[in-house]
Order: sequence, then C-alpha cells, then structure tokens
Amino acid sequence: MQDLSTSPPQLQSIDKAIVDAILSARIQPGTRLSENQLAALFSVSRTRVREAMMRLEARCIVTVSPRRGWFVSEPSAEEARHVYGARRIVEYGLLRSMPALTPSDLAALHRHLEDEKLAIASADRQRLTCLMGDFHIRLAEIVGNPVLTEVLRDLTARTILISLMYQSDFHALQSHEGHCAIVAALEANAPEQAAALAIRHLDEVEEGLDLTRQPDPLADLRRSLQPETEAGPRPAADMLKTTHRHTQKENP
Amino acid sequence: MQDLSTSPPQLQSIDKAIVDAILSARIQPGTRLSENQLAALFSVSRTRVREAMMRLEARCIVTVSPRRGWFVSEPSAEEARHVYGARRIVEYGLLRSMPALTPSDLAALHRHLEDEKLAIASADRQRLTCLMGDFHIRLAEIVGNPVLTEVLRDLTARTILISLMYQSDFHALQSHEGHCAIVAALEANAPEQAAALAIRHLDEVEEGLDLTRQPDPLADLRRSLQPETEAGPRPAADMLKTTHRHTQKENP
DNA sequence: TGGACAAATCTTGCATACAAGACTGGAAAG
DNA sequence: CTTTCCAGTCTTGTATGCAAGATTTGTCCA
Repeated sequence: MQDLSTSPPQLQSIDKAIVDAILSARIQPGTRLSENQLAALFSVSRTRVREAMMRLEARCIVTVSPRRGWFVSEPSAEEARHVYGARRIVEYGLLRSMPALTPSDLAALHRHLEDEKLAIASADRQRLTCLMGDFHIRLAEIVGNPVLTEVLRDLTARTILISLMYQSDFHALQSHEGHCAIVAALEANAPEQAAALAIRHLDEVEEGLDLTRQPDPLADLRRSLQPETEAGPRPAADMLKTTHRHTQKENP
Repeated sequence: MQDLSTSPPQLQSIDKAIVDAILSARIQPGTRLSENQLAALFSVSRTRVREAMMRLEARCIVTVSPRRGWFVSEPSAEEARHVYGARRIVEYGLLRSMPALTPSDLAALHRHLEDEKLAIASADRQRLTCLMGDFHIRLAEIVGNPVLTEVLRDLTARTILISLMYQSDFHALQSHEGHCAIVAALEANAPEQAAALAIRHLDEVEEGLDLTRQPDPLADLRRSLQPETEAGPRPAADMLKTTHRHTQKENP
C-alpha cells in the first residue's frame, strides 16, 4: 500500500526509509514488513533487512510475531497513554529550559505554522499528521541537543502510529492553534507558560483519541473495496502487500 | 576483564547482560566486544550476537568500527554534555510531575539512600557508581511509565560510561547529599523544589567531570601492571579480553 | 452445504561459509 | 639500528542454506 521507495532505494538506509515513512504517515500501523520484499526492494539480502528490523525493534517501531512476520507497531491503549505521558514530561522540561529564540528559530517556527495552515486549508490529512508531529521535533532541534531530539523523534513516530490507530476525528485546527499559542508564548519569552500550554495541548490531543477502539482486522480490505472517494485512486505500483497482522480472528 | 556471565548465560539475553554490566559498572567504555567470544560465552552463533549488537548500537550503547570490532561506547565530550543536557530536561519534567509519594515509594527511596550510605562507608566505588545511576531510574519507576523509564535507563547507561571516562574524582558524598535533598523535597510535597534540586545536582555532577581528558589508550595496561591496590586481585576467569579500541595511535 | 483434515507454501530463526579489510610480526633492505 | 614491506592471522560484512513453525488452501467426508 504505502510505497517506501519514491527515489532510488539503494542509497537510503532501510531504517531511515521506514522511520520516514512512519513520520510522514505513509505507512499504517500493523503493516506487514516482509523481509523478502524489503530485501528485493533495497537490493540487499535478508540479512541486512533483518539487522534493520532488529534496530527498529529496539526503538519500539516494529514488532516481530515469531515465525509470522514483522509488523509496524500497533501500540496498545496502555502504551499510547505511556507515550503521551512521556511526551508531557519531556516536552514540559524542554520548553521550560528553552533558550531565547533567535530570529532564525522564530522564522523557522513561523514558516512551519504557515505550512500547517496551508495543509489545513487543503484538507491534506496525511500531510497534516506529518506536520503536527514535526512541530515538536522542530522545538527539540532549537535546543540543539541531538540526544534529546532523537528521543523525541522516536516518541513522535510512536505518536503518529497511535494517531493512525485511535484518532477518531482529527481536530487539526485545535492542534494548530495549540502550536500557535506555544510559539507565541516562546516569542514572549515566557517559557513557563509555553510549557504549561504544551501540556494542555498534549492533553487535548490525547483527549481526542478513542482508546477503546479495537484494531479493525478488515481495515485494509474495507478500504480497498470501498468505491473511489475524494482522495483519488491510490498509487498502483506497491511492492509491499497490505496484509495486516490480524487476519483470522474476526468479530464473531 | 569484566565477567558478564555470573549465572548460566544461556537464559539471559545478550542485550540485557551487556546493559546490566554497564549499569553496574562492571565493564569499561571502549571494551572490545568480540562477536566470536560472546557467541562462545552464550553458546549461540555469531548471528544472534550480531543482532544484539545492532540493537545496542541503535541505543548508542555500543559502537562498531568497520571490520575492526564492536566496542562499548566511549561518549565524546560533546556527547557527554548532550546526555547531561537531556537528563536535566527529562528529570526536571519528571520531578515536576511527580505524584505524591506513597508510603511504599518512600520506603523504597529511603532504603536506596541507606544503600548509598553503606557503599560510601565501604568505599566500594563500583557499587557506588551503580547506585548513583540507579537512583534516577528508581525515580522514573515511581511515575510508573515504562516508556519514560526506558529512556532514562539508556541515558543512565550512557551516563555511567561518561563517568567512567571523565570522572577524575568522585564526589560521592556530594551526590548522595543531592539525592537526599531531592527525596526530602518530594517528601515535603514540593515537586518544583525537587526538580530544581535535580538540575542543580546534575550540574554538580557534570561539573565534577574533566571533559578535557583524552581517552587513555594505555588504561588497561596501566591497570594490569599496577601492583595490587586496595581492591584485591581481579577475578581470574575472564572470557572477554581487555583489548581496548585504541591500540596503535599512541601519543607521539 | 458445512466442517475438519492435510498437504503445500509461505514466513522467520539460526547457523555457517566465504569474502574483504585491518592488524601483527617478522624478514629484508637501507 | 631503523624503516619498509609482505605474508599470515585476525576481525567483521554479507549472502545463502536449511529447519521449523504458521497460514492457507484444496479436498474429502458427513
């Protein structure tokens, strides 16, 4: 379904390709990642694919089901709560200790907010999901601490998976306004307020999740059989199957 | 030098054994981790060892030098600063949002502080290093968020490596007092103060590092040739060589 | 028509083999 | 005596082969 290889795939590392696909919401939680198919796609042997999977597994981004296959993680409701909890703590600390913004930081943030506004206007949900996550990574980048950025990148990847699983309706405008408020507080040199706003923002987003929702084993099939909607036809050349991890246990 | 296999090694996963060895300061930064030797030690083939190494590499705990070998990470001075920076941010957020302590939490913390005091009294530096790191993991555990605990565990592992590399003299008592102050603030239900104390504590510890110190390629040799000191002879049966990563580039 | 069984086909798990680069030690040359 | 070079030995990098379990699908029987 989601194509990982928009450009010559040889040069990109496999890890990065998959993480990027998640960060830009081009790949669904539960998507099967076949060792053989990835090996073919990247023109390497299974060994290297496996190594990439091991690394991603250590970052909770993919899961292995023994002798069944590798799958993009499907965070449980509990895990989702923990990820949001961790993000609240990390981002609170982050914003509290944010240095005064330089003009270029500020420009970058405003450019980002502008992008968000455009995406909302064009109702491009995938791009929105991506931008909403990116905002927080941008904040981390301003601090200039790669260790922290890395932590937040992984948490963001997991957050995106959570959104794709549990987000019933996407209050994009509300999120965007949250981001604007945070930037405004930072601009006003009020880090304590920015931190408080970030927590409220994350609360709101978490509130918008439907954590009681069970993963739908038939989701892909449903989507595939659905007659064309607004979005136009999906790209045809897809090397990765859309097989989902839940196949036989259907609702009785 | 450091023995990783105190008990039957088959059952433990390789990752855990190595991380545990680092968290308890039984293994030095720069120690070579030979695939063959680990494979023999754990009675598996190199494949599985390699997979473990890949996972640990993703967590910045080991490094590979192409076709030369795997080594326990030797964080650079810059990385050290970033790790401490990240910890300040995370732990500030953590303590700020700490729930009121339950009696059992409090008991556990006090027990830990008691252990620290004992270790100081017996001047057991290895045990101290281990306990000092553990304190922060304990704090994370109280919040009951495994995602965050995991983040802090990795940061702590890296911190321990940093200590082993750059800590010229270990102000154990000062650290211990820092921990006591934090617990006292938590006990007094003053999370804001606890958070501020944590930052000061981390500042002090970082201050105690000598980040200008260059890694000493002769460290192992020096230790080995040194006549017996207080600590008594090292355990004899060591399967891992003490080879360090710097072998030929000596100071001219 | 419905259900159970079994074979065929897929998947990963793991070990091994071989290639290629890095390091060591010794011999030869200056 | 010092330096250079080369072969031997070590290391990891990578592919591949085979085994074992899971899944699917086709068939047979009630």
